[in-house]
Amino acid sequence: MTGKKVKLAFIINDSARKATYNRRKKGLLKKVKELSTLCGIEACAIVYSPYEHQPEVWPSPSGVQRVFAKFNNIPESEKSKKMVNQEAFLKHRILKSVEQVKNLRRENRKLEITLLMFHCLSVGKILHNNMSSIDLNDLAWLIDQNLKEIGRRIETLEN
Amino acid sequence: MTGKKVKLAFIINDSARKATYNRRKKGLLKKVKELSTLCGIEACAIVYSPYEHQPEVWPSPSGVQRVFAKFNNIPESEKSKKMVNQEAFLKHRILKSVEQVKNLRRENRKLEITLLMFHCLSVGKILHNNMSSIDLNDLAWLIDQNLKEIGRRIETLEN
DNA sequence: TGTGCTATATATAATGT
DNA sequence: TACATTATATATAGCAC
Repeated sequence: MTGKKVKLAFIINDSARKATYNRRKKGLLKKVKELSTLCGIEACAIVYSPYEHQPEVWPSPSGVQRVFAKFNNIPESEKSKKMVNQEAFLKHRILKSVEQVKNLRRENRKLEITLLMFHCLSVGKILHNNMSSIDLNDLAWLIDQNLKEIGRRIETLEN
Repeated sequence: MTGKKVKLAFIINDSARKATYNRRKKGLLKKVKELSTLCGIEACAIVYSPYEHQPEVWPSPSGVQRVFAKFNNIPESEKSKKMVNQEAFLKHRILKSVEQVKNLRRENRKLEITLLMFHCLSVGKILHNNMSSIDLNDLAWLIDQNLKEIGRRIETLEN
């Protein structure tokens, strides 16, 4: 009755997982068949599961063999090239992530420091003491600048 | 505007066929991925087309090799096993990095918000207390304390 | 050629039998 | 457990740009 939006993660409940497996496997194989028919191309799908001894495939096992043979017959050079490319791609992603982590760490550090200073200033109740030598207007201006900068940062983070 | 019911037969019109191919190929690969994720099983799809030199596959070429090897009952060669392992390793690293980035972002957001609150508190205090004067010596002492604490924190963060 | 849009068609999650 | 139902979610056909 629901068709509820489902989280894209491993379904822990055994019976629910199996039900989903059966439904989706059926749908998937149908889709492969349709794509192949509509566009006149070769395609295959292999699905393994603990529920069946043999893998589910589309089209027939021999058809799968044929399609896979084609895939597997890609000259070694091209295949390895593609793999190298994929590996390079993955490594690049890692590098990017690591860079991101570094930047966020730096950012965190700065924020912590500023926060710490503010915290100590507040806790120390420094504001209750004599301030004859500081211009209140200067202080207000400084704080105003900070507020603006923080506003910008939060906007950036939220996008 | 239509989503018209389509006849399950080869699409004669070239451009329409190609458009359908692109749409459905994308959908199909997504479905394979979802089935694999949701049910924790191995699955793969290979799609050939005259539009692309390389077949479209899910998961990666080495993943396809692995699933097909199972289907074909061919023991994996040491080489391909190694490749799969390396790929899994790289993907795991990416996953970890992405997780790290997420956590740091969350951390950043919290810090920013807390910082903002402190700023506001400070402004409030300044505006509500009569602070025409402050003792500079006290201020200097407090800041000195803060700097020491900050130094300790930085050391912690950098380790 | 590809992208975005929107009405429809299709897939499917939860439930009942 | 597998199958039917049905409310929702998702996929996608045709069109506009």
